[in-house]
Amino acid sequence: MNPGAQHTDGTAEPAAQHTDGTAEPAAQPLRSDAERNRARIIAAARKVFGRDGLNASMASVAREAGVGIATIFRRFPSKEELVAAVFADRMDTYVAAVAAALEHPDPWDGFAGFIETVCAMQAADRGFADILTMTFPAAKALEARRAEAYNGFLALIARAQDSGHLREDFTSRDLVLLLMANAGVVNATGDAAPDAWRRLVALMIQSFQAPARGPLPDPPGEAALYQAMLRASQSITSPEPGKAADVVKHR
Amino acid sequence: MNPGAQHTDGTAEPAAQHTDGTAEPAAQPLRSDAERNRARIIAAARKVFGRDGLNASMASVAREAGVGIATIFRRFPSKEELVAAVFADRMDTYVAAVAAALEHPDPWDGFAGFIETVCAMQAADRGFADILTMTFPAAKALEARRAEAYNGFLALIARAQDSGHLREDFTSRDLVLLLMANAGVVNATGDAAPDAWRRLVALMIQSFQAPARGPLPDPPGEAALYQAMLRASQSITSPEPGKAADVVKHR
DNA sequence: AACGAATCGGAATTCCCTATCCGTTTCTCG
DNA sequence: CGAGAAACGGATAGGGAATTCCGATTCGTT
Repeated sequence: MNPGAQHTDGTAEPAAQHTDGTAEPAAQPLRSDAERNRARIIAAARKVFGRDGLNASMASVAREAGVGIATIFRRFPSKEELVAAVFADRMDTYVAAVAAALEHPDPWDGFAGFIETVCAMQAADRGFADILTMTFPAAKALEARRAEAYNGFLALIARAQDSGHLREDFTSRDLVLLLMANAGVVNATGDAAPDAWRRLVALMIQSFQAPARGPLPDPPGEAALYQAMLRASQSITSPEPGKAADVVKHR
Repeated sequence: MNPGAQHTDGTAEPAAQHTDGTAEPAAQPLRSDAERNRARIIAAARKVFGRDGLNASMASVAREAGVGIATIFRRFPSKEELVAAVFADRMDTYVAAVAAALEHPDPWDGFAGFIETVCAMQAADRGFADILTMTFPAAKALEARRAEAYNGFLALIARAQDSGHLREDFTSRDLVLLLMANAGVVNATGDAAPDAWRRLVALMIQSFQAPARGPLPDPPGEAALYQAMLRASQSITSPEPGKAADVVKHR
């Protein structure tokens, strides 16, 4: 029978190439055809997840890539691993966006521009919208990047608040809230109203502007939000028993 | 075999009892046990959908009601019909909320209070949150009520704008946007951060306040939003092929 | 060219969901 | 009480999704 040497690599195949030092084992190089298929799969998944969200089936990714389903699972042990591999570079872009925003000469414009950029990324890529509102225990690589972006965002907030343009009671958790809200709009409107999110985001940014027009209820705690995102991720892999399914009910 | 006299009634069984004049055929009264089960099913569905959202399975509703799955389908031809029957009264509450808001002595407080009330309803009932952001071609009863509420809301907007407290560029479509956004937050946070939505809503209301802090992108068209809501509803009944599934991915 | 390991990919397998079937049980009316 | 219609509910279609199996291919090295 089979020497059982399947499902070995996972995400990192070629030499690790993250901007940071998070290098991975970098197993032996793949056979040429395998490497080619791996690239095709990632490209197909990027397209399919971007269009349909993370609930797109592995079968549809395989179809798009022109490979068999088993080929995907041979390279990526689970859907979650594939998702992690696919969105690694989007997370890089995300991190880069924070850095760029910090460079912006105007603290407020940098802040507001960043928020618009991220929400635009959500609108352009449903999969990314899902990613930002959930957390898988597995994809540590994505989490690391998310944390990196989060820290940068904290600096962005501080700078904007110091300049007096961002309301004092704004907290980083408000970004999470906005991302969840925007994901809701993006998922609900979809192609029917591709720009609807812009209005929501514009409204939110105006309300972030100082001076505050009034007090706000307390923001949710970091821990609670993390838990919420973790919970959400459960539905990517399994169609939850009896309960509601899917991650975000796209279309 | 069976005289094939199954699946007959649907939603309206006992005499129609809507506050308006929307009476329905009102078929012959059900047998006592059937009537009892019908009530149990509605109650169970209200509980289950409220807790898990519309993606909750019919099986879980049957379990909660203590009846067989077939019993549910005998009374309600499809899941959609059950949903319509269950949320009929929530829609009544919704309509009543608009009316109450119009009664409020202060135009702005009435407006803001209504928005908070509706969002609170979404937070308290995941099923209702789903309902407000989708539309089934079938459930005409729900649609009629929604339209009724919508008209009332238009008056509420006009009144608030006339009073000078609501920004001039606010449109009824902004409510839809907010409902979608709030649904996103409610679904994403769930029990982990049950009050997170309050902060989002407070921020949004502040940005609705006049004077506008700046111009906004155009709102999506009515038609586009309707299409989006229609599309969303598809996923309640069928686990969409290849695409994303579920309506809102609760869990 | 030749051979073995690495890859393929289509066919299961397992699970969940909506909806239907059909033999059995329960009402209700005479 | 005794049909017989109405209602029950467990079992079963029919379909989708993730993941695994395994016989058939292909690559790379000798």
